[in-house]
Amino acid sequence: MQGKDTCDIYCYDEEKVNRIQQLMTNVDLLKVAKLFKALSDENRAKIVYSLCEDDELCVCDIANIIGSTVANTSHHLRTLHKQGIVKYRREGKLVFYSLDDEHMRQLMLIGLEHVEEVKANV
Amino acid sequence: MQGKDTCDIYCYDEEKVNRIQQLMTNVDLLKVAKLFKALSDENRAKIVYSLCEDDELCVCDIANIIGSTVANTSHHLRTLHKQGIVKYRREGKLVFYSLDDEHMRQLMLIGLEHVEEVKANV
DNA sequence: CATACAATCAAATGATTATTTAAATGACCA
DNA sequence: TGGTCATTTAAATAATCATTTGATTGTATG
Repeated sequence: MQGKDTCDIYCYDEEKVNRIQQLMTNVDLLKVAKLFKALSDENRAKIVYSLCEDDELCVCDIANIIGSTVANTSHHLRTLHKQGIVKYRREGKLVFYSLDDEHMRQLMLIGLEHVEEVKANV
Repeated sequence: MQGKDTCDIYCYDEEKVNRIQQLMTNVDLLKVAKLFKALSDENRAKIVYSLCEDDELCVCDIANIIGSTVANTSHHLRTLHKQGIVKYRREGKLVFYSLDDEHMRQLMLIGLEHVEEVKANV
């Protein structure tokens, strides 16, 4: 029934493995990984945090906030947009970015809570 | 008061920029970025999801679930542990991993919700 | 129409990161 | 104590990603 003792490759609990693999077919963990990857850069985390504090910001304001070039900022915003994290609207020459939905504010909040707690435990 | 029109470098709203930069000094966005980076790999996302579905799993079970080598799995688990995402306990020859706290379940849940919604909008 | 400027794009470089392989721990058991 | 097995570590390679630079697009305005 189970492979807890010696088997050809390694020990493993076949039942558990199968059950979880089955559950995993229902969720898109590659997409989730990509979502987190978009948030995994300090500059992009700063952008998302900024958009938690201010509803709308134009590209050059964001560039100034994160202390980077406009080209680099635009690049990062594209990455965030591809994952549905930010949206934008054009107003004349300016392009204003904002958070796409409430999920991002929640993720950032929980993330910040977590690192505060971890820091406290050290 | 504001730099909305031509300035030496670029247009920007100095007041906004300063306000948000000030707010950013209170939070550790580098740590948050590192946290998300740990979740930004498909294999590690699979590990965290697996640990949402099963309280405890040993290394070789996890290796089988994600379909990778034990060495590689161990490497990923180390990455997750460094960010306070998973914890472990030793029982004889086996090492059992579990989620460190409830935050991770929340992050994974919100992440999954988000990618489902984004997918629906395409 | 030409100029100015915000933003984007494309190519190149430098830096990080995932994965593999092989060797090393650390714990049990005969 | 010697051997086996689960896990970890180290070093090397392969792959991915961030940033810079220079050129381009799109929009307003003189």
